[in-house]
Amino acid sequence: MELSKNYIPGEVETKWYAHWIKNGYFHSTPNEKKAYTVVIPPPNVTGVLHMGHCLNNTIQDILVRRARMQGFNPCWVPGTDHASIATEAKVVAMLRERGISKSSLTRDEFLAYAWEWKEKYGGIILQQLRKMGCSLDWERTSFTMDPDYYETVIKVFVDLHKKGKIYRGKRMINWDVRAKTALSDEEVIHKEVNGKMYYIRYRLDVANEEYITIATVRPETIFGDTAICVHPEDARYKHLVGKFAFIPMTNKLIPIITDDYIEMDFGTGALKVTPAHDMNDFQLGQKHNLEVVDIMNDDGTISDASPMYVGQDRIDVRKLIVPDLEAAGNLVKIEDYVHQVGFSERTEAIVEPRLSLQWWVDMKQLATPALEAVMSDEIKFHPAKFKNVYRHWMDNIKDWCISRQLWWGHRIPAWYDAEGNVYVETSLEKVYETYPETKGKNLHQDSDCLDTWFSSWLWPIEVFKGMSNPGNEEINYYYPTSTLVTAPEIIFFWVARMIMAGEEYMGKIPFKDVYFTGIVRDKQGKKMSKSLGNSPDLLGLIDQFGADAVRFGIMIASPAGNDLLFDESTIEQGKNFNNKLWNAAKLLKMWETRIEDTAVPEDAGFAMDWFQAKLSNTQNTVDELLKEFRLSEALKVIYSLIWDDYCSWYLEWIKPGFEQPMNKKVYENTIEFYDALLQLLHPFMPFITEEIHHALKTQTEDICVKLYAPKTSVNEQVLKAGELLQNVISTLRDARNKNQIKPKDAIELFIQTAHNAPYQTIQNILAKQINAATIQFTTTAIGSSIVVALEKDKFYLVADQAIDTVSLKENLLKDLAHQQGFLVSVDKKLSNVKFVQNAKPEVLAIEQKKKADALARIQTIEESLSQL
RNA sequence: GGGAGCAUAGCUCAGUUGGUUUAGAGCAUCUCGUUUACACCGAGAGGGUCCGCGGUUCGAACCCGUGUGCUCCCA
Repeated sequence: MELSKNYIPGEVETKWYAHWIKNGYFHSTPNEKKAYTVVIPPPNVTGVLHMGHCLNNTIQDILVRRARMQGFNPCWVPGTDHASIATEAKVVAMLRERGISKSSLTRDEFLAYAWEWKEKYGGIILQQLRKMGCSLDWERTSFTMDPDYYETVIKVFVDLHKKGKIYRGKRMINWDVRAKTALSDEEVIHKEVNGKMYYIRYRLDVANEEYITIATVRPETIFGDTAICVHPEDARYKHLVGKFAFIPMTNKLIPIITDDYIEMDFGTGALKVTPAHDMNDFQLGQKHNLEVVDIMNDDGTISDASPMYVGQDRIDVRKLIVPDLEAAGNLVKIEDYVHQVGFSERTEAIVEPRLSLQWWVDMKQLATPALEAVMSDEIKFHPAKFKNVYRHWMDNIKDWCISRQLWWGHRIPAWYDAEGNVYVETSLEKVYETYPETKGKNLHQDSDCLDTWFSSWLWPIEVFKGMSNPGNEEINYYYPTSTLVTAPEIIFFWVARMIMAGEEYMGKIPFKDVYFTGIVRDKQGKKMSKSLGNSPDLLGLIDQFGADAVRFGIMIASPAGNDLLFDESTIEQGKNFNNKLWNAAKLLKMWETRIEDTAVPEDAGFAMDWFQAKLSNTQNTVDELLKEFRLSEALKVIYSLIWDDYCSWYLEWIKPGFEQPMNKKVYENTIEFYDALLQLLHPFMPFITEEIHHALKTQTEDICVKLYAPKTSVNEQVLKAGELLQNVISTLRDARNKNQIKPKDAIELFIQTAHNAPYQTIQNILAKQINAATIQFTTTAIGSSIVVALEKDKFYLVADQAIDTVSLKENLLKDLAHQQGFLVSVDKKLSNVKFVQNAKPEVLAIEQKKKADALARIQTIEESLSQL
């Protein structure tokens, strides 16, 4: 079979993916082999593939494919997350476009639209993962709202409620005014914003006209003020404590109180306390029994609890109130002020602190074993620096607000009677059964649903039905999973909570290793995101360069534990690598046509021994690197082994002369070497490796399921000899170059050395690589030649052209200066008495050898110089 | 405000307990070369105050202190 001129990825990729699926290579069932389990971080059901997914899933595929080739039984479970708030926002937007408002629909009508949307757009991303070559077990595709999964989430809610770990409480929460729902702390993004600090004076309720000035960034909330607070030690205000002040533009009086929470040198040292609209003020209010005046509606407009601006948005009111305050004589000054503002992760609305009745998970007890599992390295984090981050969060853990005022999700299994009593059970029937007092009563279910993460924290368990069918064969076999690959930004949202759920419901950790990928950034270092529009079109890139090239590009640029600065040029490098692989295969196929079964030439024997050693050595290195999850380094090592060692050195060394026959034994070995290289590369670039594997010869198995050969020992001596040969070739090529000898012009080479033998074995290779017509050994200097010194040996190149003695001398002098400088530094050490006394013996020996080598080299160079 | 991390060639990064030839790789740059696998290529070269300062040590890119700059997390 002859290979096409260029490698064309498109068809090849489609062909092999279909072939792998047809053969069921990615489907796993429990067997006698050891399991290697990975659960995909379920992408949002509405999601499309972006660079983050690409990086994340390429890494998982590399781990899974390698495990498969190492003889594990790998199982990589795909699936999607219902993503309640993100999906609901999209469905609402879609309905709005059709002229339908959510409020005009019943819950069931809305959910019908949502499911319709899910069926239409959900799972696009799963198709895209196939294009990337991901070896997922598609028969196990899961969804966080599958019937069994749904039931499990409800069961867990009821169970935690029974254990007293879920409760209902009125607390300050983060309110998304656009989605009209509560958010967890983790869903709020704090950003620095250029704002203003407004200085507003409140007139005191005293006989003479006196004022107290406060500083605030939120003047629109003054009608919710219920106190002014100063520091008890603040001399400026001591005389005012206990008196009252009027809220500007009203005749409402609020007290002046003290608390040492106040920072005297911040603003004016006087704080307006608005318990309904600020987290800290709320706590202050509780402490001092202050009234709570909520002046905001759930959509962010001012409520009728306010005397003015009712029905207008709070952001607009901030602009309106300033001139009004000024007109009333209450505005003192305005300063520019940079401060942090919270935004909703999903809707980007400015988040309002709001007092609200919500459902909470008590996290304290759940956190204890989950923290211990990571600190003791039962679960290993890669890179380990995330252990610190994790501990810090766990030590300061707060209760988790899990109710969301949304319809798309798992509906909270709580029912209320007319008196407001709450009954938690898995269904209405169960409520009547468990709570006999409810008999005959009319109950209505809580209309809220649960935070998305309240279902995803069960993912590694429930994808194997570990909760809905406890103790089944699969959960016993696949759980705990092996490695979790995820983004560091969801360490609290997801990773921490999965560990908690694992400990709580399985009594076991959910995974043994967690690999945190970097964040994908663009060339300028900006995080890639849809909103910035700096995310490249991934499918376009795959079409243009092929999936293998994209996988290569993203992996080579992704050092372990660091962010990835994405640049299309690395994908181009991947494409070039494809081309290289293809051309090496073409060369082998060409040799196949002129095989001759004769004795193996000595130099080819050497080349094969050397490459075998190099291959074994690198296989060990790759093994070590992958054990430490240093994927990008492993890929670099493989890349260099193929491009430099195999193609540039080895293939050139065994290459027969023009139209000469190819030795059969050498050919067969060379094919086997190439196949081993492809196997090593396969997890990173699955498609082209499978294609070439089959192109090399008729194969009995696919590379994707071919097991790695057992490790072999490395012949260090041959490795060194090869290195020497490479050194000699490079040095002599450099000498040719510097003396402007044309590549076509052959030279005569004379070698002056104490040991002829090592050079004799390789002289044919040497002659070929430096274009030497003859190679001879000499014991004396050769006149009118180019002299090159390497180690203790000297090389004389005799060429037809005049020798540029000036530049030759220059080079030798440069080398001499370097060696002498080096000698000085070594001498300095060796003549230091303290060094000789304190250094370890082996260090001393090394320094002595350095000195001897340097002296020998200096002598060689000086001899060469004297001959010029 | 609290915490974590980073700073090595133009760029992206290695550099394992301090000593392994006065710091390595890939990409980019420059020179030469169209020799039948590959110009999506080959051969070669240049390029570094290891962020600044101070300290520990016989010896520091590496350890300690400090300053500067950047990034992330939490409030």
